Amino acid sequence: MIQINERSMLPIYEQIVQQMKELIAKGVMQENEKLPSVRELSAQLLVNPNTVAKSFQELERQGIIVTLRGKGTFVAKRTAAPGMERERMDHLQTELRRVVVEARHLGVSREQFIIWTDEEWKRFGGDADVNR
Amino acid sequence: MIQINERSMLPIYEQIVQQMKELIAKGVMQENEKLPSVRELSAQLLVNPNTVAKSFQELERQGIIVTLRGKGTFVAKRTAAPGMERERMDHLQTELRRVVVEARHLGVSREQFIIWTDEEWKRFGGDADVNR
Amino acid sequence: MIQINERSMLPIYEQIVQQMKELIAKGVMQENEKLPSVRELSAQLLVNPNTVAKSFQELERQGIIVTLRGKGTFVAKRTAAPGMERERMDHLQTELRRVVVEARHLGVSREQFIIWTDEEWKRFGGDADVNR
Amino acid sequence: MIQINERSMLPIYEQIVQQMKELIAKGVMQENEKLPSVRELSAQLLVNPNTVAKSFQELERQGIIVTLRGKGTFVAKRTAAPGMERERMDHLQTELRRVVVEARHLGVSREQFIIWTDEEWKRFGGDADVNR
DNA sequence: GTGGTCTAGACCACT
DNA sequence: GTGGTCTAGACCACC
Repeated sequence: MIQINERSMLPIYEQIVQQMKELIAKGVMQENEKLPSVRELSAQLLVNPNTVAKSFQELERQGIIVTLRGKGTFVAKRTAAPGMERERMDHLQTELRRVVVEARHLGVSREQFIIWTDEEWKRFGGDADVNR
Repeated sequence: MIQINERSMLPIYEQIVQQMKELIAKGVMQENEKLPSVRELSAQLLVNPNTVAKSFQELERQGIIVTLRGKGTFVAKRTAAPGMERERMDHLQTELRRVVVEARHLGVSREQFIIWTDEEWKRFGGDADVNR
Repeated sequence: MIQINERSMLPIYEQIVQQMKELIAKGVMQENEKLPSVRELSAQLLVNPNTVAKSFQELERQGIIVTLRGKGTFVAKRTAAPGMERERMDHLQTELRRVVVEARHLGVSREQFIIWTDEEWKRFGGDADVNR
Repeated sequence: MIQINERSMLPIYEQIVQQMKELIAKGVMQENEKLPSVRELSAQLLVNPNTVAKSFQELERQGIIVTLRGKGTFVAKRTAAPGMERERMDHLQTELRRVVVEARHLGVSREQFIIWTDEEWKRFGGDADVNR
């Protein structure tokens, strides 16, 4: 379910983080569902186990998954790390600005941009997650 | 006019590229306007000249600026590098997706997201660039 | 300045984190001072560079140090990560409780415990850091 | 009476050890009192019996409890394992230092720290255990 | 079985 | 020169 692009400038472990978050946002992975083990996933992606492990640790740090010692790793209940949120919110806005600037440079109209945004929004399960 | 954050995870040269593009998008820098020289800018930003040079090369690669030997560097007329556009357009959509995923994970509503988008859009000069 | 105990149950990278924090708390390392490079320190401690790197990343995550790309890593200005604090404060209290419980089990008197606390407190520079 | 946090970085068996010690320090469990059996406790905590067994072994190693073959496990008379004490005393001081360092980094004042210490001290039954 | 840690050694981007 | 990433393969504690 995850595609690795070896030639991307994003580190592999970040690609895994990214796509795992997408899978969870889309609802492909549900709360409390077990993720594939580090070894499994590394074999499947043809990637070193350490690299997958690093991704999992990063996802855990972000509160997206939890690891239960000796049992495996699971999709976390969405409870939102209390303090982290503000920081990540700021980060989000900075990234949004970058994307908007890029769009302007490419001559994308505001209307087109909103359409694209909606398309992406819908890819991730309509109106889930909104209620919190 | 450019602010460098030494401890950002974005390379310094990318920060320069990014902000230069913002300045042009905002219209602070106009077509055919001359940019400061590498030496000037590096002195001003307290950054290694190599780093500034790298930014200019990247901006040129993207068709945003042009360097005229012996004369200096100038803001390019738009449509300078038609071939690049497809690539950058794809890149834009990828980044947009990432931002949307992040927003969903943080529980941002579609409405809020659109509002933010509009705010950013307005920061860069209303309806310029739309007609092409 | 750092002592590694290979036989400790604390991971090596945690020992480095721990002791680096002590050095900074004691004032041996000052704000903005440059840390030894990953390679240097790894050679000195007879430890793999990856292990030292992991320590540095953890220290950065905690806001204790900052890394400047291509320049090195430096002791951070103490500005206290905004959101993290509450979490770490709770963690601190939990650890304090554990230590107190252990002391009670060993029959240490309250007075003795306070004396030890004061000794440790003095080891780290008397009254520095208190004003914030 | 014992709470297990599956996702703590402390091993589950250590959590049991820790909390059992707290119960004894608080006087909830008295000298010579019988502990629940491994099977009982494991069923109650929804934890693997092996894990509970490991906790009991550790508590016995520390001289906190004793197992009498065929009879069960009991809270030991204090001073059961005199040789262990030096080791645990050193460990205690190391941990105390860690906590103090952490407190300094978080900008906690000496006074506040003492107050917290007293609070924890009082949680565990005033002045018991002092006389020995 | 699980994830966590460590080593050895390589390559890369950034300054 | 710096730190960041990745691979290969090993060992360990925990469940």
